[in-house]
Amino acid sequence: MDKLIYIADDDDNIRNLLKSFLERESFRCIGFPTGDALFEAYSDSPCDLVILDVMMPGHDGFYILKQIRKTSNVPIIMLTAKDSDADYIQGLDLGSDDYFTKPFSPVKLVSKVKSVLKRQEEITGKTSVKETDDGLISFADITINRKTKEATLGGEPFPLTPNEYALLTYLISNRDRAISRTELLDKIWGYETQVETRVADDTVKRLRKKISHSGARISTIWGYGFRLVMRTAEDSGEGDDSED
Amino acid sequence: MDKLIYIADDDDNIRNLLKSFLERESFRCIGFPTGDALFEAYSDSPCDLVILDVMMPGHDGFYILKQIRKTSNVPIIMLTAKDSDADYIQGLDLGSDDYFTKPFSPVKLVSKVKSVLKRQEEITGKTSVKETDDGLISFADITINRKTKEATLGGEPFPLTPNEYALLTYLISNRDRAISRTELLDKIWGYETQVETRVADDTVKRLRKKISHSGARISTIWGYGFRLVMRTAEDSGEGDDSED
DNA sequence: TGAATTTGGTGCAAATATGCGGAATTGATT
DNA sequence: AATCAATTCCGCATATTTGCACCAAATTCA
Repeated sequence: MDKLIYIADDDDNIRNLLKSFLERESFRCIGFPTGDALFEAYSDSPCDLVILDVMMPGHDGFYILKQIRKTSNVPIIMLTAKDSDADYIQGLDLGSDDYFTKPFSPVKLVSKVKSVLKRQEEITGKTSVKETDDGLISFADITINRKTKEATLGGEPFPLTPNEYALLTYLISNRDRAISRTELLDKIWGYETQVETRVADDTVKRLRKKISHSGARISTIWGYGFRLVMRTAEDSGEGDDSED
Repeated sequence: MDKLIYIADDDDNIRNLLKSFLERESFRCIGFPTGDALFEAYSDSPCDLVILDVMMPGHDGFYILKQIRKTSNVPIIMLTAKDSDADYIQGLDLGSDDYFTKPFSPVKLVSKVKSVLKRQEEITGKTSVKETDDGLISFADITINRKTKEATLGGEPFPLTPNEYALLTYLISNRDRAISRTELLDKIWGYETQVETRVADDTVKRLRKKISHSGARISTIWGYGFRLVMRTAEDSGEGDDSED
């Protein structure tokens, strides 16, 4: 298998228990004491499956679930302490793939993880980028409608020029990796060979300005290209203070 | 190269034209008169790249594309006779890597095939070392994400320059053997560089400094080259006392 | 031990990459 | 023709990386 799993639970014992069981099955696991920490890590580099405890310091598991679902269809398994929570999960369709009520059998959880991942693999093939039937894709508070070729930021219309639209769409569809300048030139401008031009930088520049107030940010991979990432608290605090 | 390419087009002339051009560049090609035949062959034994005509007897290229995408991310290049189809491809983003409108230049198609395959290789990486689906490879407490081109040390971001990144990636991928200076120059600086032999030492030197606090160490093979090894207790005790 | 060779460390300067503002160009519309 | 928006080009400031010179340290071999 060799999949990456993020686990959020404030109980060290449970985290370690899960880790040891999952790692025995050759999953790679990273544990987080809070859902917020997990979400931050996920925003930076997504994983293949998420295990979320409901009751945690900071935001609870339901909140984190919703946050992740804004941008991703990664399988999520919830852990609850109370049966009432389980009812809640079932009642509201929050988009979790399964839930377990504590205390649970680690063996069962592992087999659930396996089956969920297998199903996921069958469906998506391999990509983790979320795209709905309507042709909608989104990242952070930005949504792009492929059919109407329009974008929204936080629900509001978000005007983009054709090049900006193409660039943003490409970045969002490939959120999980860095994209080189040559690839951008190839995909968006259609240049065959490596022409020495900086048009890509120009569009990145303008797009950056436009999304400066959004939850997304275009990070520079020095000597290579760019990558779309979530904007963190530090981002806004440090260099980039834009007010217009 | 030695990559396998499947081509589906009901026009024998085009198939053979493509085959001859691609085989001249030492690709292996298999042609199919219909998309269904190609899909059947692909299901049985996948190839490295697919070229699909849109208009074909039986199911059309779009349908085959979707079929293949259900299970695979293999690069796919579409051939269309009409501009309207091209628009359609662009609009719907069905997951093809590129499209050509007939008539097209075989030379351009070949160069496109090359660049697509190169990119694919870049992303997937090509190591004999265990690698996860996410493109993560690791050694000691260092992890390299080939997709995002970023590294972490003990979970923390670990900034590397392009050369350092390339070197470290190469060392990790070839952890099981010593690597000569000439090999490093070949693989990282390229064959045709007219630089001093010592430039490799320069990057090794800088990388050593950066990983001095990690569980890894670059050992010198005197008169030959280098090799990445685990740092042992003696290592820290003897020469390397790092304090900062 | 001592000379020759190879490797490691410091510092600097050249080369390269990036970001940004503004000018020039293109293209569509009036 | 004039205007406007979008895109590209240009040049500069800045930041980063990289190659190289020079010398010290280590290794080999006689």
